[in-house]
Amino acid sequence: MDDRALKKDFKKKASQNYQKYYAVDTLKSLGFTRKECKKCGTYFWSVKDRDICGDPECEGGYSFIGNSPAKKKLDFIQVWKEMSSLFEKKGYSIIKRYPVVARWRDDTDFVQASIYDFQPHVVKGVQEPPANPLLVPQFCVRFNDIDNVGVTLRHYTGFVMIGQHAFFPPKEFSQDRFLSDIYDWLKTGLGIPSEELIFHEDAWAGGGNFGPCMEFFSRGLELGNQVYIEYETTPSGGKELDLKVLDMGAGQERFSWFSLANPIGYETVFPTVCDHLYRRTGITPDKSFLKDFIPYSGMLNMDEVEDIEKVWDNIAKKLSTDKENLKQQVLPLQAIYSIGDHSRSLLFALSDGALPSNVGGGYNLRVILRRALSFIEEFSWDIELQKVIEEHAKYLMPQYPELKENISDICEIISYEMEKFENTKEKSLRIVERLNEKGEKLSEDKLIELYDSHGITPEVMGIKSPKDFYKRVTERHEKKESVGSEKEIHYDMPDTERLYYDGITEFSAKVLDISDNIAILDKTAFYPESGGQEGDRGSLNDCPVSYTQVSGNVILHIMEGKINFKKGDTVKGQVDKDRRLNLTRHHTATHIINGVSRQILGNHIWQAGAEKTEEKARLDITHYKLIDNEDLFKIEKISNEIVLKNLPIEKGFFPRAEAEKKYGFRLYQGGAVPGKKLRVVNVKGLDVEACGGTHADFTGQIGPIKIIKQSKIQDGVVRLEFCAGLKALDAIQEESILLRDLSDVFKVEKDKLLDTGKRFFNEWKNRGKEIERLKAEISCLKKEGLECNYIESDGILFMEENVDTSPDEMRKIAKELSGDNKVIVLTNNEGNIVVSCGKLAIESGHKACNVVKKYGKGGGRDDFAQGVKG
RNA sequence: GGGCUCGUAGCUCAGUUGGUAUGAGCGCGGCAUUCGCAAUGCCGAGGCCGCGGGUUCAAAUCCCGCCGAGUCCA
Repeated sequence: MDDRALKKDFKKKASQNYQKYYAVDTLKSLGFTRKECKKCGTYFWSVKDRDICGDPECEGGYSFIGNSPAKKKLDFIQVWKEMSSLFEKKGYSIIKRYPVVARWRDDTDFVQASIYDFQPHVVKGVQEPPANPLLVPQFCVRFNDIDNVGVTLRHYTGFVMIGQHAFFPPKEFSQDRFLSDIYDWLKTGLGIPSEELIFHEDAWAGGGNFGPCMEFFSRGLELGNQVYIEYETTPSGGKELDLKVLDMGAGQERFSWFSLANPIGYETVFPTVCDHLYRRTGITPDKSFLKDFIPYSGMLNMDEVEDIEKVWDNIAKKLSTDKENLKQQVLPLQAIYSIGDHSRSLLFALSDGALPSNVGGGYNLRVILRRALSFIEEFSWDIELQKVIEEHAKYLMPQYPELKENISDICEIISYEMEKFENTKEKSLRIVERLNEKGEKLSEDKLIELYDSHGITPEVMGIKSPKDFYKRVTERHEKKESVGSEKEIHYDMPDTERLYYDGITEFSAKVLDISDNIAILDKTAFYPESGGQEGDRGSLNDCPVSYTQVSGNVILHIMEGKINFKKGDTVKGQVDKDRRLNLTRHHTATHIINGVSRQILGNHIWQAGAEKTEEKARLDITHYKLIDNEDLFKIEKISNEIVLKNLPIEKGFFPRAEAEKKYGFRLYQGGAVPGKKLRVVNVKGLDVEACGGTHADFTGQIGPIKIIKQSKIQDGVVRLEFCAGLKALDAIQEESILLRDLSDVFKVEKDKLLDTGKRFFNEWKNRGKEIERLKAEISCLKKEGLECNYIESDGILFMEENVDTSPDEMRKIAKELSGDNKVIVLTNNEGNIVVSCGKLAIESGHKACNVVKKYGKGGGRDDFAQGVKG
């Protein structure tokens, strides 16, 4: 059963047995009674007597605009202020938002709902929540209906989902408490009279779990949904979870929109930005027009509409106006609000370290940035996107003070992206121009290729999009899913005790198991491959260990050759110290380079991947362009200064919540880290990361750091490769050797190499030209020597000569000799043939490509051919 | 993560079914014209056809790999 069917099924079951599944006592005590919707059959609770459930579908849209039942008038920021203080009084902890870039997850790029913060580990119960219960103002982004933003007047790419969350075992989990808390917010916080509230019985299912939920409505608007994740899907049905989870998410935007009842939600969400944009554009919305338009705005949902022009017509008719007039009113506003929304999402995403890109989640950011820029261009507005972003940050200060920290960084990234966009647009224009010049008709396939490969829409070409154009584009991208995830073997063994953090490289341990060539011990000092650091090598009782890996918490020693011990024996372990030392130095160097890069390049620098081998280290960082040489040298220099300062490196295990609180999400450089406790590696004053690797105790122990190369591995990710310790010296010496050998070759001192190289290159080029010139001269001379050797037949002059020279020169001689009535055949001792035929010769049947075939293999054109003797 | 397009002169690009790079425009240098400049005309310099393999008598062109740029989809 899929989630949808499961949800439907459970909704029915829950409503049949509603006393068990919903907070009935609370609802009753608040004066609510249960009813069944006449239209959709859903059971709902309300104070007033009514027979329709309050869903916009059943209610026929919403009816709070200009007349909100909420007595409190709260703007966007006030909503959070009031709500957080109310919940704090009720015993909830107020926590900071998580970054919108979901680095702790590998299944998604961005946070799309507040519960994402706690998935998967907290929800699964393997990790403590940061607080319990809690309230979080989580900024989320969703890119699935970008086209609707601005025009339907209610869609956003970014929004704040206020999450009310709790994680309790079944006995302590109280729906009644959670429901009455949110009720209190609606009633006293927003001042909505209870008669104006409706609670729906509903169900939710997803990710192998399901549970009942209560949606709450007022005046036909869904204000939020309180989900109780209580069961696990099993073949025999629902099994109660050990940890029940409260997932209530409600849009902060929606609360303020509802409270202020402004027809334009965007004005309540980012008032100062709207004002700014109205001023810059000179456009102000006609409120009375909008009030009439808004009930129909939802019809302009691009996802659901077949022929958008028809919809415009229909709405125009209903408003007793014509389509063009309607569009003239609506389209500029769509542009303004889209710019407002997109810039806000960009502010959060870029501030949290995401970068526009052509791959991955970054592409969504590029799309909204370009969409915003295109609107500005379309209307020739004098709007600076960076300024808009600053306005957002200013407005959001009380709630998110962190946003102002990275503004200058963000502006630079935006400028760089704008430049890229300009280049792309120019390129597109050139392609279009060229195609127009050619004047050939463009097939539909060509149009699709133009869009797919160059981003050129038919509209740009001045052509209307063919029917199902975008559908065909999508089809082009459909492909079968690649399968084949490696199945990890599970070892049913006790966790291996890890000795490597204590600096031990020699130890005794008991052998718990040997299977194939894998030895498992009760404890070990061998570091298993993880966190990008390669596994250790060494020996157990003099039997070589070729590698070390980890499965779950069991460390696997991969043995090479014969094993001279058995299960139950006590063995002596010896780690390859030199190898370990190099790995350790490279790992610590990686943290230093990471920290210094962030210092030099900006806060958008995050680790995007890393690998540490014995020979070198590799760190991929998020950066929007290749690092210029000056900065690269600076990074190298400051990293070495950090080494010389001999800073202490503190390592220790901390409860996750404590570590997060103290160091923030910067901890998660290496991506998702499971477990309740985190090992924190703190290079004092530079860089703090959650990391399981081996590290030096002081930075001075790792020796010099030498950056070997950088490369851009994808748009937005730069790879740095470097060495530390003696390996760095090796790298430096290698370059010295190269220079020495090079000076030997040129027979000059190192400092003259550059000039000499340039001189040699120029001379080499000049000699090439001189040779060309001489060859031409020789060809000319040879031609003169040959000129009397023609045999005449029917007015055509034939010549066949062996000129022992290169094919290249033969071509030149043939060219020199050629004439209208001449057939020239040149051969050399290697068997190459060149044939040239003049115009008259061709007319009388002597075609070069045929002539050459008489001698052997070859071909060419009528007037010129080449080949080889057969 | 996957698909597609593109890498030829300093720049923007042509380059046929594989067969001599007549390459074009802009830019650059020289000369002519002018008191000088602009404009114009003539002449000229400027190419490892992204890199590495393969197929072929022959590769800028076809095939494979790599590097780089761009774009679309998830």
